[in-house]
Order: sequence, then C-alpha cells, then structure tokens
Amino acid sequence: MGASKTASFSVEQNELATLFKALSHPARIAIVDYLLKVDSCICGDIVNELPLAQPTISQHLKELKNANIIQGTIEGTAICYCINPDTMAKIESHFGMIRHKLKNKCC
Amino acid sequence: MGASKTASFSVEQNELATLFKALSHPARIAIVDYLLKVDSCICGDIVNELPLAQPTISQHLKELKNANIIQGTIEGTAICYCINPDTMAKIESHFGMIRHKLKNKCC
DNA sequence: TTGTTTTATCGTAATATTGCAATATAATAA
DNA sequence: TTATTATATTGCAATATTACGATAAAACAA
Repeated sequence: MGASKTASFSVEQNELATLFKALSHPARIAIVDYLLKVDSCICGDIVNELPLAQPTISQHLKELKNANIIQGTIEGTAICYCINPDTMAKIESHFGMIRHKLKNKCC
Repeated sequence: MGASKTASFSVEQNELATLFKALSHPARIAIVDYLLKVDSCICGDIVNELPLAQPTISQHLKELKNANIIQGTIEGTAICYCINPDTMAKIESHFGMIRHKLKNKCC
C-alpha cells in the first residue's frame, strides 16, 4: 500500500484531482502566472524567468500540457506555449457549481 | 535535489499551490463531493462512504482542514465537518481573474 | 470507575514527485 | 555535411505522499 487508490473513485473525481495536481506545485503556478503576464505566447524564455534548470521546466511544462492546462505549438526551433482557456473555464465553472450548492447549507 | 523549491517562489504562488495540492487527490475530491451532497454538516460517516480505512480518512480530512477547505467543529463525541465557503470563493475568483486576463490574448 | 464510541496519531512499507546532469532529438543555418 | 539552437528524455538521488494496523486520546454512558 501507498500510492493512490485511483480505481476506487469516479472518473470525474479522478479527472478533477488530476487537474488540481497539475496546479499543485509553485513552479507550475509561476509558469501559468508568466503565461498570463506576457502579452503573447511565449516560447523558450520560461527557463530564464524561473530559478529552475531547463530539464525541470520541461518536465513541469509536460505535466501542465498533459492536464490540458497549457497547449504548445511548434514554431520553428522553438515551441510556443499558451494557456488553454477551455480548461480554465471548466475549473471556474466547477467552483461556480460548488458556490451554488453551498447556498442552502448550514455552517 | 528532490523536494519542491518552495523558497524560490512568491507567497501567493505557494499558497495557491497548497490549496490545489489539498484538492489533488480523488479521495479528497470525494470528501468534498460528499460534504456538498448531504444537506447538513456530517460527522463520522465519511468513513462509511469511502473505500478507505479510518486513519486514512482522518489524514485526508486533516489535509483539507490545514488548507482551510473544510472546517470542523466538535459536537459531543463526534466532529462535524463542513466546507469553508470563503476558500471556495477565493479559488473561484482566482479563475475569474484568469478568464479576465485571457480576454485579450492570442491563441 | 469501566466500557463504548469517535477521531487522531504513530510507525512503517509502497509508491510518487522533484530536480538536475548528461544526453538525445528536432529544426534550422551555414 | 557540420554547427547551432531549442526542447525532450533518461537515470538517479533526495524527498514527499499514500495507506493502514496498532494504539492513543477525548467525550460521554453506565
């Protein structure tokens, strides 16, 4: 034992957990922040912005991409990453649903 | 090496990452789902709902409580847990901010 | 007091994550 | 072709998470 019992939970619960896991590291939050800050899709310069080595950043980008939080398009030698607005909207609406459900509760 | 470089990132980035980490496990999503489903604050019966042992649930509840996602009040022998609406609202508004910032972007 | 019920903590094994040096790959330039 | 540039992958050490049996603690009942 150890490791999470993924099979014991619903597909929806696992999908949500995967989304939040992708956002559960400060470096990945910082990457999303940076992608929001710059006005256009940025390419390689995330490595220059964060205090982490290139392979580490590449790994974090891969996790964000696997979770559909960012998307990357090849642009010559570089890759152009940007935020996937659909995934962000999906998360926001999840919390909208929670707010709605909390309306008639105790506490 | 190993372990996350918390000190390299801003307080805000670390706080957000901590919130999402608390939500990054399907069992904890299931606990939140259950707290939303029942009409009142529930006490001990989460253990009967989820396919996990009591110490494991207790540990997950502790993590949710540490992240301020749920709050517990003592009620006799039992503890009554419920969702903290302020934290949920905070997360929702974070994604509202992201949606706003994504308005004038490429991609 | 002793017993019962409910939740928390301890200890530990299995597994996952993080970070990076070294290296590989892919696309273009010379 | 050989460089150069940008990103990805491999391999591994350090650390963190997950799960649970055993046990402890807290609140109440008899």
